[in-house]
Amino acid sequence: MNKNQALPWDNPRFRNWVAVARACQVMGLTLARALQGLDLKPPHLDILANIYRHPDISQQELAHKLLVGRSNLSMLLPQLEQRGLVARAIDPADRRVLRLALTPAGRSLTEEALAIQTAVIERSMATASIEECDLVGDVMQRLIAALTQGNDDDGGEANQA
Amino acid sequence: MNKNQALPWDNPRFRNWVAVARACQVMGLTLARALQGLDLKPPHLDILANIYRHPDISQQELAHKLLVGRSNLSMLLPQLEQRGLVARAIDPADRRVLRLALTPAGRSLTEEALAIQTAVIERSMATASIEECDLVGDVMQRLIAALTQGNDDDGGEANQA
DNA sequence: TGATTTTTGTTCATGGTTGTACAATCATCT
DNA sequence: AGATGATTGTACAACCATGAACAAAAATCA
Repeated sequence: MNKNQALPWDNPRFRNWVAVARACQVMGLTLARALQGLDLKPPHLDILANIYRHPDISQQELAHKLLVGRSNLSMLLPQLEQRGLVARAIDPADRRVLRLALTPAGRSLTEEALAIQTAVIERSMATASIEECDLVGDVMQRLIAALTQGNDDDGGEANQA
Repeated sequence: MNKNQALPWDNPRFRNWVAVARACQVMGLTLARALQGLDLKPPHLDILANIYRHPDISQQELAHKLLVGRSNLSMLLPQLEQRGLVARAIDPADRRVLRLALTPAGRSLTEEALAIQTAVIERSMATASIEECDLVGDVMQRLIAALTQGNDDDGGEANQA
């Protein structure tokens, strides 16, 4: 009954998506190794980079952007706070929310880490032209749109791997 | 000193890679939800699909392909074995290695799960032409090659997200 | 053969992530 | 105002994944 059945790997979209997933995996491992000199892990950089781009963001909004649960940030942020990288301040307008900002040390470390990540990405994508990169990004954006519209949550805006 | 410094997000390769990473993330979440009816999680499907493609693979080889540690499989495989999906047999030629195979139930469930995954992928990549998909896959293959050659481990061959 | 080293899989302790239940604050409605 | 419900962040328990230490088997070599 499945002797003459086409394998998923014969499907072009399936086969190429497998390559995408694998690329993400090795990029994640490479980035983790590249960051360990700064005593940072990819989730930490995810957080720092988003606060860098969006100062005074709330934990809720940050969790939404990063596509993780609120409890995750409740575990991670106190660590970054005690390292003197992130400052959390109660929003006077709504005393439930904590607004996040980078300390000078946090900003400096984030810039270092982003430089490392950019270098890794540029090295690994060096053989692809800008046009090819843009096409890849465009396909991915459409993929994200297709997956997030049909399902539950609306679009977040995660930034890191 | 960093007032007129270019942000990483202005870098085309960086910006487009962020889209790739995010696409992987939402795809992973979508796949997890699509599989929960079969009581499978993405790591389980990773394992089953690889045994499906490479019968009589050893745990060591499987861990290498999946880019995970051996201990990971030592934790997961007994579960799949007790569910009657996977059979582990000692290799007579080398009694250290356990060769993995799918039971009929395992093969059937794997085909079901792969059909679900293929459907999710096809739906999400529907707006991309085959040529675009192939180009994306090609860029990813080169990225993997660039990252795996310079670093330690040689090329694995993971298959799932 | 006997000793040493390598390989394969397991066990265990550790850390990371998630979902659930909860306290505090705010919004809404009567 | 007062009651009800919704939202934000936290605490905790459960689950997953990882790396190091370990036992069994095999390969290497004297």
